[in-house]
Amino acid sequence: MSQTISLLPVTDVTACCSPLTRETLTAANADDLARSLKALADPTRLRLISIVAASEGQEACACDLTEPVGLSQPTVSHHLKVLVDAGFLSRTQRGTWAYFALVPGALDSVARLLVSA
Amino acid sequence: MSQTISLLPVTDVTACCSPLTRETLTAANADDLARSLKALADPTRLRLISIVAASEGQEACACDLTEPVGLSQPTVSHHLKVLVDAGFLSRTQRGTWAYFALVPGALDSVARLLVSA
DNA sequence: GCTCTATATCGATGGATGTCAATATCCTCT
DNA sequence: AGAGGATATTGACATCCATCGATATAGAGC
Repeated sequence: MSQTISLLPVTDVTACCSPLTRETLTAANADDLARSLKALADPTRLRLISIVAASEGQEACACDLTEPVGLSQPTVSHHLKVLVDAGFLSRTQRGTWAYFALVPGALDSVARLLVSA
Repeated sequence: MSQTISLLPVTDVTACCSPLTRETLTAANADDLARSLKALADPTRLRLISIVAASEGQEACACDLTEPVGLSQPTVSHHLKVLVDAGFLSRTQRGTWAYFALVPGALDSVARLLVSA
């Protein structure tokens, strides 16, 4: 299951195929990997991940993420959603606040696809 | 030198900073890394890298790259230029033909920035 | 229930990007 | 020099995307 759905947790993408440099990527695999990389390929989203990663328990409240990146609240909310949809962050609601945490291994698994060894 | 120029070989980007999850990225570092990832975040470019990597000596002629990806010659030429400018591929002219090769360590160094360990 | 605060969604907008056809450039060979 | 083939560049176009202000939703506490 879960092969041609367009919404693609990173863990599924990375389970699919050998590293980029080992054998030729199929069009479908290239599409999936590109989608994961696209989610990362934005300076604001990289900073958000970086801030979350540096926080206690690799988890941060959305309320603490808007100010450091210097963008509007809707924009930050949008970026967080992109990262959650891509499988890099998880979202937990606690009371009024939303907490975002690193999904363990998500970054590593996409990194593993890029590496040659 | 070479800190605020906008054209950014990957090797410079990756020399700059510790992994994404170790400490908070500055806006400038996030920008550089995002630019490298953007160059990778396209299915056609991933396939081109993959094909080059699977070729003899990790090098391929442009003439052999147009057909497999199924796009027009100008489009493929454009994608190759993006990858060369980003530092993932190198270009060598031999006679009428242009050969593209993997830049050793380029993919690895960007992967290393994503990984936590 | 009402208010206040936190977060998400909507709609619009400007800028970036992938693609192609047409054309230019460059190299080789006769 | 001229012709032919390989690659790059140009210009146009459609689509995607980051961003914002305005608004909706949802939870907490009175």
